[in-house]
Amino acid sequence: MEKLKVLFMGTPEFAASSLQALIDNNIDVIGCFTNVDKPSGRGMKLKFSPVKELAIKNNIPVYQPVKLRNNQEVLDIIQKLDPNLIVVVAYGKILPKEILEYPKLGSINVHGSLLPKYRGAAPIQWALINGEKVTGITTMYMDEGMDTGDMLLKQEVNIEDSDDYESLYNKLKNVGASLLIKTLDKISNNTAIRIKQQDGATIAPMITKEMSKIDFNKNGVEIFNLVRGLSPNPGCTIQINENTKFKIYKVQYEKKTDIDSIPNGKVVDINKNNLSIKCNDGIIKILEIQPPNSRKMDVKAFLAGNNKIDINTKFS
RNA sequence: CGCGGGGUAGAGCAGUUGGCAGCUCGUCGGGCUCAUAACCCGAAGGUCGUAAGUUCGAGUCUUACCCCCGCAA
Repeated sequence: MEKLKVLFMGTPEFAASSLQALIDNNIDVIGCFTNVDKPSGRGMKLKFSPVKELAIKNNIPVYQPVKLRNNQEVLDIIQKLDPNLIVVVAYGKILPKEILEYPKLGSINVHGSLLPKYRGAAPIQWALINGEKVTGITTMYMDEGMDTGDMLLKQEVNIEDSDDYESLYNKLKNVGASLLIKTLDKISNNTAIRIKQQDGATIAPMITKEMSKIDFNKNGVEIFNLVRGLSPNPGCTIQINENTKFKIYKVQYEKKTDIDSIPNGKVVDINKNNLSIKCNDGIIKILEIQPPNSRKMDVKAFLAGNNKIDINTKFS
């Protein structure tokens, strides 16, 4: 049984959960790479990443190289730390071959999908957007491709209708952390098995802003899934005009065939506790909404003071 | 000093030229109904973000500060 000396690389909360698991399991984390501090939040103040916060709290040295490729300094750091395993979780950078191949036991990654499906940046969101019923976590050895390396362990996670990006993210980050520990056990026991990725790969590209606008010409189920996949971040939008956009965080849909004469995007029903909008094959009921310059609220609260939307409103 | 919006009853909002503090919902009490997320009558609930200034008079105008939100990442 080989004692692990882990160099951890990761940035957001998803990665911090895995790092926390390493710490809780007394695994020797000799250093942390995390993405450079970026201005964020109101006022564009520099903010530490969740991984950086956690590493500092646990006296783990933090490194934040701007670029990894052809960077001798980074190689020097890695040689000095001399890890026998690199663990990467949502780091935000592509690692060059010379880094991946440095540790004797290899470099492994925790990915938020059942590979080879949903390779890439936004597997959790796309699983929801596509209406999957099951997704999961895959741990794998990394190679130079994007999420193409040999797989180690997989664990399925069911997607409920009530799940949105936030809830599924939280489920997966916990599963990811525990599956990482199981994977490390196997690696240190030398019982890890490499599984080649089969055919059927799909890509989950980054979420862009254009995607967030709801198209009422689509079917209810598609809109429902898009809202779930993008909620609460970045959120979906509906708009009356350029200046009046509403963010939508939660909807229901209902198939209806007897209202085809109503144009898509038009309000079908509005009263003190319901707001329904026509979509291609039925209606979308808005449940959580955020008016311009206001906060997210329950649709009932919104409708109590609403003076922007009425029965004649049509969303573009 | 990155850009912008906002703070008024428990919630969501309106408040015109500076002139009695309002609306919808909720809450509480009563009524009506076979029945309700329905309807009718009534009541409670406010330091208008904080402080200073202008004014006979400030929710409203001026200044400073606090807090919240969007963009952006």
